[in-house]
Amino acid sequence: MSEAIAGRQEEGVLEAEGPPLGELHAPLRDLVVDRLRADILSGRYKSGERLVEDRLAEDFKVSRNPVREAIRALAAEGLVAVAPRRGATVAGFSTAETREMIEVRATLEAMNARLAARRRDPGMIATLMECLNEGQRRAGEGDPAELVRLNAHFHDLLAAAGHNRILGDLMRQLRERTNLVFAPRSANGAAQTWEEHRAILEAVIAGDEELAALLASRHVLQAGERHLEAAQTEAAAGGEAGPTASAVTLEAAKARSP
Amino acid sequence: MSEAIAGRQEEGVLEAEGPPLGELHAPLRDLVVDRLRADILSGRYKSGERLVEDRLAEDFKVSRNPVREAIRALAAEGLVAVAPRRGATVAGFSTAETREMIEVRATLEAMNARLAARRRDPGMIATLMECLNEGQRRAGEGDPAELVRLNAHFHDLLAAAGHNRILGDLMRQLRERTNLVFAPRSANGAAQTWEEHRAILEAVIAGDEELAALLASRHVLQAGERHLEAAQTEAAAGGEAGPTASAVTLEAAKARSP
DNA sequence: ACGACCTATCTTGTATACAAGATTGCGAGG
DNA sequence: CCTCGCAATCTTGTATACAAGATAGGTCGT
Repeated sequence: MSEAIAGRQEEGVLEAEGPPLGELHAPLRDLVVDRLRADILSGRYKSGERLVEDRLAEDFKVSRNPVREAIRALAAEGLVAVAPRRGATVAGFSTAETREMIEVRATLEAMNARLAARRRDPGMIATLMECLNEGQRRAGEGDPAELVRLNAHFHDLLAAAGHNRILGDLMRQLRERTNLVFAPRSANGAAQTWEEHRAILEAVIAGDEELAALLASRHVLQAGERHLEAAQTEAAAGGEAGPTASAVTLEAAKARSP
Repeated sequence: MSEAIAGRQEEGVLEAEGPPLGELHAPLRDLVVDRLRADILSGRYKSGERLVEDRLAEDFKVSRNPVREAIRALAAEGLVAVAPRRGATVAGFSTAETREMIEVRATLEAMNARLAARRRDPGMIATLMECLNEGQRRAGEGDPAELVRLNAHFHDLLAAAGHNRILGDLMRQLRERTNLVFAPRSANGAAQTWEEHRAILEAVIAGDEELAALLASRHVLQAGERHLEAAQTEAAAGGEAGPTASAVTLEAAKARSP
């Protein structure tokens, strides 16, 4: 991510390269945010676990203030839930909320794929191809953390190819939240995931907006179905839960999203 | 919003009515958030204006801490921009960002209208009718603040009718951000706005998902066009700016969104 | 033994204090 | 007259302290 900045400049005034440079050394709060987010997404903290300010402050060797602000920032991202005067916990989502998130994500990913197919930015497409190859190669190995990272990277690149930063931000937020839900079973179907990525990218390259949108939408919905199915059978094995919404739940969405 | 809670209960154990009751008396931070957001959306603070923690703390007669957290919360909503060690300012959006926000909002509103039309929740529809009548009545009078409030209310109700809270939250955030951009010219075309609201609601009542989505999308895009046109002629009058993107910019989006 | 109340403890909410980065204006030197 | 540099000031970042709300465990009464 960081480019060489120091090199000699031929021009008289050295132009401000990249960010205003003061933004580089981050406040403690941001470091805590990044660390906490990573810990949550990696599953180091489980859903529902309490996040006590004092304990985190001690862990990170900082005062409570940066920790507090970090927690609030993550709450805004939807990764932690805070109850007034009762503290924060790692967010957990009901089946209904999970379904809602997936439907919205499907719609947004479809929109973005459409935009990307419309633009066909050659640079982004080249970068996406690289990521795709890397992903398909690693899909067999099965290092979960690395696969999650590559998946995130692919989706980030696709978002960049859509050239709508507002949309990209929303998609990233929703992706992190769904990843949090999926975390227990994250390595599920990596090969199929990357096959779908390939198909989406091909449609983008072909400039086929309709197809790109359709495939992107299905990509999200199918991942959601895989999760909900697994969660249901898992629940049935444990507590013999009633026939809750599952694969069927999302079918209606498929028909309309792109 | 606050219901009567004290009344005698016939049941042996008084059931927790509504929220856990401890959530009622809000922390100072939340009060500051609400106040600041209202002040920003009402135009009391203009775009780009600095938000100095000390000054706000003194204004509100609280310490800097709640103010800090409030500013960060509003930053997460996209209403203020913070630069590290340089403080916060009321957010301002470029033409490109505004266009992006409008396109995303159009997509989400379309999705929500589709969901609402699918559900046809009788209760919500009745409430929406009330709001619609009130809105059309007031559209002629032209009290800008009241119209903004009613518009927000209508969209909130429509979101509730869609029964997807994740979607509703995102729509509210985007609506507030666009309202911030539109603020200077907010009273623009109130009559047409409420005519569009009426058409959307009719499509929802008829259960016509396609039409509801189409109309909702257009509703957002047309409001965006009105704004961009006004902004452009305004800019041309002042600084004779080049022919920037405007009405044309959003046309491509119209063809595909629903 | 069971339940209600009361207290000890933990945790969050708010305030204040201090350190360090950013900005601005003035003065010295060219 | 302009520019460079320094310093005074303003503002944010972080830490610490204290107040008040929530929780849990024990004790007393029945």
